[in-house]
Amino acid sequence: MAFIETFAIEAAAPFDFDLTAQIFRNGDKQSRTYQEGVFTLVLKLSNQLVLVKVASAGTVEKPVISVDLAANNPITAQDKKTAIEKIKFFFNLDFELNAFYREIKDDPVISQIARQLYGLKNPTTPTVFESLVDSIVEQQISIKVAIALEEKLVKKFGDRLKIENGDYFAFPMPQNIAGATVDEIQQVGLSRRKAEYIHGAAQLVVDGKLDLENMKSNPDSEKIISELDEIRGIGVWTAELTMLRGMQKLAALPADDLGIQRVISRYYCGGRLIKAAEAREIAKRWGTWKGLAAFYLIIAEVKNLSI
DNA sequence: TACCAGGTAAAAA
DNA sequence: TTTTTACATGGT
Repeated sequence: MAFIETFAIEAAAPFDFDLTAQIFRNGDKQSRTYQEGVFTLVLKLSNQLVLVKVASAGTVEKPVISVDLAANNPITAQDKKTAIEKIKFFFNLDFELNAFYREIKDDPVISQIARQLYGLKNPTTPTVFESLVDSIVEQQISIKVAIALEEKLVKKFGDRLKIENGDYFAFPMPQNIAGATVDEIQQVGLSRRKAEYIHGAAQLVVDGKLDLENMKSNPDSEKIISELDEIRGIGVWTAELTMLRGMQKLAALPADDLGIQRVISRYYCGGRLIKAAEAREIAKRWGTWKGLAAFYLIIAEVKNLSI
C-alpha cells in the first residue's frame, strides 16, 4: 500500500503548464513523461524514491499546479518540503516571465514568437548532475539517439521504484555512476570516451571536488564555464547547455550548438548557415535572457511557427 | 550504402 | 599553434 500526499502549488503568472510540459510528451513512461495532462517523474529524496505526478489546476493567468506524491514509506514533512523545492525549480515556477517579455518587446521577431508561446517556461532537471550527464551524452549525436542512450543509462544505473503496479526509475546518482566501471557504462551504447567522461565527472562529485549544486547560486557565469571546462570531456558547449538546462541560468547561450545556430538563422538570417560568433551577436538583443530566447526559438521551430 | 547528427580530446600537420 | 581525426549509434 502506497503512501500518498496531495497538494497544490501556486506559480508566478503567466505560466502555461501544459504548453511547458509538452516537451516531455514523448518521454519514457518509466522515468519522465507527459501524458493526458499529467506530468510524471521520480525524485530521489533523503530516504526514499517518490513518484511525482503534476497537472494544471489553474489558468495561464492564475497558474496553480496540483501535485501528487506516492511512495512506499511514509512521506515526511521534510520529504514534502524538498519535493516542493524540486518541482518549483524544475518548472521555474517563481520566475516572472513578464521580465523576459518586457526586455524583448522591441525585437519584433522574438516578441511575435513569444506571443504565440505565451506562458512557456524552460524546464530544468532535478539535479545539475543530470543535465551534465545528458549534455555529455548529447555531444555530436542526434537528439533521438541521445534520448535512447539516456533511457538505457537511467534503467541500468538509476534506482528503481516499484509502486502502483509499475516500475519507475530515478536518474542515477553520482555514486551509482562512479561505482560502476567504464566498461559497464559503455555497454549502454556510449563511446569509450563518453563513458570515461561521465564516470570521471561522477567521481569528482563523489570525491567532493566538484559541487555542481553550489554553482546554481554563483552569479559569475564565466567562472562557472571555466570551472566546468577544466573537466575532461566538458567544453564550452557542454558547460553552457548544463547551465541553461540544469541551473536555470537563462542568460547562458550554447552558441556553438548547430541546432541553435539553425533556429537563429531561420528566424533572423533567412536560413543561411551562420557561425557561433554571429549567433552570439544576434543574441545580444535578448539581454540577460539569451538562453531563454533561444529556447523559445527551438520550440517555435518544433511547432513550425511563422512570424 | 554511406553519411550525418544539438562536440571533444588527442593526434597530426 | 592550428587543423584533422576517432568516436558509437540510429535515422535517412
